Amino acid sequence: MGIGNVSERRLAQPQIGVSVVILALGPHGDSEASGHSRLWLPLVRRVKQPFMGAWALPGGDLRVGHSLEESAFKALESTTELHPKYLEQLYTFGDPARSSGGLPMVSIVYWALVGEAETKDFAEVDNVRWFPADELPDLAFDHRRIIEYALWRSRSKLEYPDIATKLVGEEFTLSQLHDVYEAVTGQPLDLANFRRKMLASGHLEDTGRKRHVGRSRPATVYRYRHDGTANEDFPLPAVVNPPRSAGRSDDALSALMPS
Amino acid sequence: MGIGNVSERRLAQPQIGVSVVILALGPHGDSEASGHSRLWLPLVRRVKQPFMGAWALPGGDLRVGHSLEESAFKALESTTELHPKYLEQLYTFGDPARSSGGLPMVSIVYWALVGEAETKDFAEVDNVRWFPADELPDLAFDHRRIIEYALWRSRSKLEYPDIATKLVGEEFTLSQLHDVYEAVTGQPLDLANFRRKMLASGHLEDTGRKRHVGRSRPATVYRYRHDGTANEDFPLPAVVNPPRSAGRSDDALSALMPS
DNA sequence: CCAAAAGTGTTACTCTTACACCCATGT
DNA sequence: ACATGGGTGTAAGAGTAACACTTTTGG
Repeated sequence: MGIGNVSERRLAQPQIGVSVVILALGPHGDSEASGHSRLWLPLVRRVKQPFMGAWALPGGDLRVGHSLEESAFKALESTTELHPKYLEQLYTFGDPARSSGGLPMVSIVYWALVGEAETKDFAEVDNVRWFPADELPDLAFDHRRIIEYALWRSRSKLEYPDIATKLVGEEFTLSQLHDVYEAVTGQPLDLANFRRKMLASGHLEDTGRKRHVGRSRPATVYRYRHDGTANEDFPLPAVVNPPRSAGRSDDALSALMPS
Repeated sequence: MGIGNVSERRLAQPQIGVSVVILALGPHGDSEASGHSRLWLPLVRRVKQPFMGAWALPGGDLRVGHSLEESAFKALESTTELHPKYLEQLYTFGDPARSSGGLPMVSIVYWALVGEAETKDFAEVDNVRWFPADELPDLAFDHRRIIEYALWRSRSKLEYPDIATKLVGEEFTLSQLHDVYEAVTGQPLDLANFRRKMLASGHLEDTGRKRHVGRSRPATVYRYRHDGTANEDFPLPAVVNPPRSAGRSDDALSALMPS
């Protein structure tokens, strides 16, 4: 098989890219602190046809010589400057109809979580704006459906308790964790039973410290125990808590590479 | 952006292909009817470098103008002549290290189930041979890991009861269904409790007929009720019972196309 | 009558749910 | 002292697991 053949086959193939649905916890109302939270996600405004001017998921090209996760991480970083604590493959979309008008496109979509601290209060910068997950604008391509799938996946994965941890931060009170669960599922959840179930799971560790909020009794601060009894999930590549050393983005990326 | 640019970007991208892990129920022992079953899967012998001569998952190129599911279905059909009743996307693998020695390769892997009737008693034809899922030979690339993931996925999806149905056929007795569960999980399962749980689920419908096997009491024959209360799975494209009209393969494919 | 598989009953136990209640703290 | 969230108690009910038991068939 000559080089010419290989080139021809490659030319016959669709373009490949990566996109990322990133979720973060944010305030509920535009009005003010209503106590409860909901999920927000950042979208970028397209600067090319098709769908120029419309909102779309952050994404980019596949980087040759890098894993898919690295490509997704890099794409996300270069468009939004976010460094997710959790990044997992969601699905690959490749229907010819999805790129209405454009070139055929296969998108490998990742799903990410960032803590509230990362989000810099949801202000719009450049062409990136945060939207509440239940009040999305019109979106380019099939991105609305992709987001709905990501939200569904986040709900079904919530039973693995470390997922909630990624949204709430390293240390948290049981009320905060409870708040995350309600934000993700959209359902009210009995706090008393939630507390018992979480503590019984053995995954929470008391830090010894307490946290005050208002004029009320201080709450115990917990930490998630990453150790021990491996979870029941299959070990596929996923970015979990990349140790970011002092902000340089290449460091964050290199931390993702095996070996 | 001129055409030249587009070509260049495409050339920088890895090759894309589809692969399929197909599972079927088969006999347990080489010796003979030991009553119980286990999972089998077909592999094809590679006729190209790298890994020439090694066993690998069936697969093929992406077909332009066709959906990913269609490409997977076609690839499977042309290599093994199987027509899965269930075909669902599993995962996309794209690590540069996986194509050791070859060109960089992104594989969109699908996961399929076929009934025992489809398999023509597991005889080796051409370069296709069936292997028990727990006695695999050495495999090309990272295909062993991919199969392990598919097996894990089949176990975790078994709670959706229609999965078992795809392996056992349209109509079945509760013992047969029980046998599938034990084959997939590898665990023994109390038949009495299994029976009650299945019947209580409301998904099984009595056909009114009975089936005799040996010198024993005849068993009620059930059918899976596909109707009604939508399952809790997210509706992504998946091939479910493509109505094959009299064997011509193009018909099977066209049945997969939307609208 | 007997073996073998189909199918039912029963009991103990765990897990879930709903909700009443007490506790510690800042104002 | 009292409002506010933090945290515990408890009892009813659903679901699970283990295993003894009865039923229907062919030989």
